[in-house]
Amino acid sequence: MAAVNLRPDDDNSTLISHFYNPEIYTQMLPQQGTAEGNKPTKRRRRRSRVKEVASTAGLKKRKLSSEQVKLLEMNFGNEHKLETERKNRLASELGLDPSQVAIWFQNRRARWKNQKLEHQYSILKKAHDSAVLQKTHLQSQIEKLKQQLAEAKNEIQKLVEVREINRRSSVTMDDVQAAACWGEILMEEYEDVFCSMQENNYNQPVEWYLNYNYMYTN
Amino acid sequence: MAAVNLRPDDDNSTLISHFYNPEIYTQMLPQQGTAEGNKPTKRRRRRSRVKEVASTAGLKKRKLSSEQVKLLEMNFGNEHKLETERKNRLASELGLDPSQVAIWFQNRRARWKNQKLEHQYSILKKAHDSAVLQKTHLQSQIEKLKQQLAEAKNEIQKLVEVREINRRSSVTMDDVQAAACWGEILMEEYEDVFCSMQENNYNQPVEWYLNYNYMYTN
DNA sequence: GACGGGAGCGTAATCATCTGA
DNA sequence: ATCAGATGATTACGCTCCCGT
Repeated sequence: MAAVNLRPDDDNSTLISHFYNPEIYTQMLPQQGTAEGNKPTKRRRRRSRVKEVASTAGLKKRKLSSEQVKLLEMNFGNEHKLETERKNRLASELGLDPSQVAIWFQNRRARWKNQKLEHQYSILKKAHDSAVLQKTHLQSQIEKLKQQLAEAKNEIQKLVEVREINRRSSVTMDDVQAAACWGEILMEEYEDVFCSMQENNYNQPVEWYLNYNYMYTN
Repeated sequence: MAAVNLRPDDDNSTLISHFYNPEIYTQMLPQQGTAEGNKPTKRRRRRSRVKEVASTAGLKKRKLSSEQVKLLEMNFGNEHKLETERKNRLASELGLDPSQVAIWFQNRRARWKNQKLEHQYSILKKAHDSAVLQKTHLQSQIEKLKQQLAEAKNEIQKLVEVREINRRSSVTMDDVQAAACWGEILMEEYEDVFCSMQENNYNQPVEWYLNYNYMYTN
């Protein structure tokens, strides 16, 4: 807001002539003092009647003082629209023609549009840059996750393979117990046989074998 | 850049009201009296007044004809800068003062800047929207990957736990083979004992046991 | 009530001036 | 002098209000 209005000249002394004098409008020839006899300027464009056009205009631009601009700017900050009431009040406060105030507001609005656009652009630009950066971050994050996932799947693959191998060629506790039982059963049976032997007094191993085989297959 | 040059007057009689952009300004909607300190229905239409306003002078603002503008526009399309040569040539061709041509070019450049900014803005806007969309896609992709990763880790956890359990309370092939060997060894030893029995003609199981224990612990 | 038109504001586009580099 | 940028002023047109016929 304030940054836009930097006026080097100010009203403090130089051109305050038009301050409370609307009549000044019809005169005021602000053209630069470069008279005709000024610099020869070498070739190019001899001085033509450039001033002629300007002079016909008669009323040219009178710059508003910084005081006036400040007040106008404050009012503009409040409300960009301008009702007749406010316009007239401002005009009398500033010593300006109401139409000038209206024009000022019109121009201010028009220029405010561009400023706004510029501002919006910078904001959007910042947001976009940020978004792009975030995108790269997300992208790398995705890469990382993908790698982790690949590793995990590899791990799973290995574990599953091992499990399959064990499941096929290995044995569970039951199997071992069965195997262990087998030993015990053997012993028990042997013991039974021995008991029988003791009771029946077998002397020939052949007979024991026969007996054992009978018991087992039964 | 013919599209840019739409002048409401002259040859172009079509409506130009489309150019109004309501987004920038809140268009003065038909509502009246909704403002805060708005006038209490103070109908501002006073008496019809004589139109003596602002007839500051006979200054007519010479507007350039569409012909002139067209030529200027063509030249501007070629080159935004204006060398003195070209300026003078154009001025004489158009029947204008060279300074007018220069001014026209200056204003045209300024206008072009804003148009360019507007264009850039729309482009940037599009790019940003796209980036935001991509971001959401990447984000959801990340979510998916994270979930997959979590599932994979969970799977690994389960597999590892099972493996640990099996490792602790289960047995490998070696164990089973050992157990199986145990049975065979038993058999072999028994057979040996029987052979011994046969050879030595043991009749008492006690003796056999003694013999067996001796063989085993040896 | 409907209709024509002026007053007055708004926007967009222009033209022009001034200032500073 | 030229240019860019800020700014004043004009022109042209759209709207709404409000009044007089």
